[in-house]
Amino acid sequence: MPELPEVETIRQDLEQEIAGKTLRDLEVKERLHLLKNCSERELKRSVVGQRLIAMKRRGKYLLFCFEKFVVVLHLRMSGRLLLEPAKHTRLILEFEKNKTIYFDDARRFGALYLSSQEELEKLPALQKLGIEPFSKEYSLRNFRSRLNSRQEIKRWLLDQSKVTGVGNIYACEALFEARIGPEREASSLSSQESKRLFEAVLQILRRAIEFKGTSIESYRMPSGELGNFQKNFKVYGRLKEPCHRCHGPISRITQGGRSTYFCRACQS
DNA sequence: AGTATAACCTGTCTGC
DNA sequence: TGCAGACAGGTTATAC
Repeated sequence: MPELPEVETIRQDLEQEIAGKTLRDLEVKERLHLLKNCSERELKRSVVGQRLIAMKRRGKYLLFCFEKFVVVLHLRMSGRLLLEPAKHTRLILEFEKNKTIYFDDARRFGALYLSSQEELEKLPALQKLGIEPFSKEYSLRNFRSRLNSRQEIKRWLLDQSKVTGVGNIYACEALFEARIGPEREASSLSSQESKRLFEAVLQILRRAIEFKGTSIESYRMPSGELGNFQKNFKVYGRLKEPCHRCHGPISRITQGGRSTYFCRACQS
């Protein structure tokens, strides 16, 4: 469910809540699916009693940076971090001063990795990630160099090893903004088109963060507040509704098993 | 090596 | 009301 703007919003929210606080205890309720590279014992031994230095983010991964160790969490499709327990609580982080964070994840796709501070860069999950939007790596030059691919451009945008953080919603919205058809081969983009897409991705992500992400169904901030970017959708979920540019109907196709929404008239 | 497909799970909605 | 089928903000083993 969450893409970069949602994860970034959660990061900001959690930073306010727990940065600087010491972890008193933790409880894992879904070891089998959730813990990818450590046992519950290892996890507890590493971070219980430690102070949370900072909340960071890499792509769609949340990084709980403790003094010596980092807890790397991916929310996948249905993961949420809440200040109250919910129906599918899989992990409980109990900080001092009664600040408790509940990881709720109906579909159990969520993934947690434990890493030492020094070895964080070597974590395979993070190593595979491509250019980070808003970082200095995100340059037109780097963006273009990775477009050398025969993938359809929509699938290319979803490929986290190219650019990281874009998911199904923002891929559709960015392609509309850049007026590029989703089925175009990535390597076929002209220099004008690649520049438009490069800028559209940043613009869409930036605006979505300003609106605190998109709440269609289950996503919410830890505080329980909803995101508001869904009010700005130009194409996503708008099958047969009128295009904001040309008033023609929005189309839907399937690419790699995911729905793509776009305007046939405006995007080519 | 790069790319497409199936699989991982549960919940919700639509149509018969 | 019940039930089958489609679909959902994502990634990853597996198979070409």
